[in-house]
Amino acid sequence: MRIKDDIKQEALFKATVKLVNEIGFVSSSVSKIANEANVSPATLYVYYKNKEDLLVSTYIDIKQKFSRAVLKNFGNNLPIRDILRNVWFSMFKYASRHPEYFKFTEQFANSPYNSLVNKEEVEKYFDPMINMMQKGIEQKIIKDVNVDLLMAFMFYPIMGLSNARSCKNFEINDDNIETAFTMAWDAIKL
Amino acid sequence: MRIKDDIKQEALFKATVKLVNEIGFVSSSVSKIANEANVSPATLYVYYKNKEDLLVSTYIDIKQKFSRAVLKNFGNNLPIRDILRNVWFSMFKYASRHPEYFKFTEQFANSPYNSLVNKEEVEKYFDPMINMMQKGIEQKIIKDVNVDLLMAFMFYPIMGLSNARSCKNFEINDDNIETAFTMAWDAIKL
Amino acid sequence: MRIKDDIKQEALFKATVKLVNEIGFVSSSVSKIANEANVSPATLYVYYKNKEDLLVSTYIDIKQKFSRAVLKNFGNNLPIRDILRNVWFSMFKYASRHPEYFKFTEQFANSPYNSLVNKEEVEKYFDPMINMMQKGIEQKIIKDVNVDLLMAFMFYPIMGLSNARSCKNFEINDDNIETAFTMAWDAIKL
Amino acid sequence: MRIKDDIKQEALFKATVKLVNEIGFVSSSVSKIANEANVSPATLYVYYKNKEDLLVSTYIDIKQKFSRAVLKNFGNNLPIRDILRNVWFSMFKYASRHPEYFKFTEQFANSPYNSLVNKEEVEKYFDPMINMMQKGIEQKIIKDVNVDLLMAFMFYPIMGLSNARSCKNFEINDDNIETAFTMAWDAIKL
DNA sequence: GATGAATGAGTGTTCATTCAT
DNA sequence: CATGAATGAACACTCATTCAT
Repeated sequence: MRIKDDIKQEALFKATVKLVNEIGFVSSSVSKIANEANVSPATLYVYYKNKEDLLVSTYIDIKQKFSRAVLKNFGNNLPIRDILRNVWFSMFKYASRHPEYFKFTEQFANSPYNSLVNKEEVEKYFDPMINMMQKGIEQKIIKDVNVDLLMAFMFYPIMGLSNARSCKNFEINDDNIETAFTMAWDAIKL
Repeated sequence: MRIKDDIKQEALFKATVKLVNEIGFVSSSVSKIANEANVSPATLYVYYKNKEDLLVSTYIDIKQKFSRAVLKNFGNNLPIRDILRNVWFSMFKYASRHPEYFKFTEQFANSPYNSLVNKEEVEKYFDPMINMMQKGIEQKIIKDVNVDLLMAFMFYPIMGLSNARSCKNFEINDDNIETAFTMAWDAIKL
Repeated sequence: MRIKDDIKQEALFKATVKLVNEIGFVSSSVSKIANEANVSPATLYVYYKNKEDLLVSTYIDIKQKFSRAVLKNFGNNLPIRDILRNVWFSMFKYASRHPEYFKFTEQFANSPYNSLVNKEEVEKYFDPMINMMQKGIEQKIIKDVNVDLLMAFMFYPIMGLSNARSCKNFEINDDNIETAFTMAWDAIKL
Repeated sequence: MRIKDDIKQEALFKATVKLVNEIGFVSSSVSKIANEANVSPATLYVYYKNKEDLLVSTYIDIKQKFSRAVLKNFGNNLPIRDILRNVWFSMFKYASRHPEYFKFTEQFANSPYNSLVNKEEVEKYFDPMINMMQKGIEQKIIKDVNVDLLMAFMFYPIMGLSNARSCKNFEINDDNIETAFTMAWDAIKL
């Protein structure tokens, strides 16, 4: 028998991300995706149970890649501000290196498919961040407010700024990221 | 000749928002929307050139309603911080009173339809905000950074916090909004 | 607006029966049926909810036509044997005039679709028959056995004999039908 | 060279019958059948030329099993009526012991596949029955009518009565079979 | 012999849009 | 203006079968 071909699965992943970026969620049909991956539509169903599975799997894949990249130099002993700064930089770097992942993620998160992913599984990747925030609160370094609030000021601005569509005048370079982080830190620090 | 029926147009607007909220962009077909509005699919084409026109118009409509609500008590002579605070509150209030508009907006903005709207037309509603920011910079009240940056810290956190999906533990009430605004202000103030 | 066209529905009915006869239930796809009826597959869905609805409706239609034809000269005052004989003749005549209805019916009844029809609705057409049988039992003309048994000997032989496939040597003419009825009557009479 | 595996063939036979019974002819795909038999779809093609071959072979298999069971105590010297009675009982017993064979047979016989089986080969199993009928005619015990007619009254009622679907009130037990046979005999006896 | 991967051709169904009234 | 009927094109998905191992 033939061996299941990782190349094909990878091609499908890439084709999915690419097409969703280019023509959007709505128009990204199974056959277009398969075509883009140089694979028969029927073959797609060897690797994924159905379209939903394809999209959800792709989303989770991206989230994993992202959290792995962002949190890799995390557990060290620097002061909280420096750790957050590192994370912030990693995120920006990753976002500007893989804007296509970001765009896919945004479309996915704003679609009904989003309700199909096991939130806890995805969110647990970010648990270290939350723990760090809590530690900061205890140490009276960070404002003692709802953690969701802290996260909102730490992450949502990044999403906005990384989105070329909505931020045309903001160039992503080290100086600007530094400035942006200062603002984020001002928002959450005590 | 009968006159185009505003009631029908309004029904179509509401049906579009409702359906996109309930079943998502992908599944919201013209005939379902027409059905929901108790109107024939053919009638929809009396009021809108095509599906794209329907969605784009609905989006612009929402953006207008929003900016009108937010900016209505804007041009007064309060200190900058108070004005921004008012705007911030208006936004939150509007967002929590019309979550369906927010959800529609998010789905739309993350779809290829978004590229079809005349950005300048939409953004001009927010020109007063930008002017205010610039005034704040001149007065050395607000950080002298790229305006996009200021806007990112003023608006994106709201989107995150208003989104019940991503912020389950953050209850929207006056105290919490006040706290959140303080953070936003800390981020941008000099 | 255009008027719904009874001719199209009739064409679909005929096309369904014809195709099921010619290529069988399994191969009779929606598009082939629509094609045969000179109608777009999409149009079929104007008249029927889905394939299941098409087949079930066609089946019920045939059953109705059949029972109407068979029972039309039923409620008269002839002796039971004569009434049954009339019915028997009507059935044979109908079956040989519309073999395509018979074949469709058989394929349908032996398919999983069969479980979707409301049996009671279909069977009520044959209630007069059952009542007659019961009257015959009371009058000591017909054997006092389970009605299902009586029906089995009254109807199943007809199905076999009407089926050109299984009965190649039995010519359907008045003499032969008479003979056959005599046998059926011998089976059930006391 | 390995030897074709009778166990696998048997498993495929059983899976075919089971699936056709459970989900019907239309939905019984090759891969589902292979799956049910715990065998790869490709393996199925080692044992059968194609799907048609699988179904036709299964049908012929069943017919053989059936005729073997029914005719096994046939060639003895009892009176015709007793022999027929034995056959009749055997049939009922077999039918109620193997309803899945019956259901498969009915679906198959009412499908276009049926035209693919060599009728003479199948029918020859029932030649002894036909010979017996002819002997009965010569001996003036059985009505001198077309043999197809005699067979229709001998067999079709059994099919109806064995079909749980169409005969809900007829319980299959020795007394009832006896009664039924009496009716069949009344139908054909002189 | 045995198999999972692979696929072109087809499935039933819905789509955005136009037509005829 | 208003509409249900009509449809070609596309949809997600499954099929029977073959391929490569």
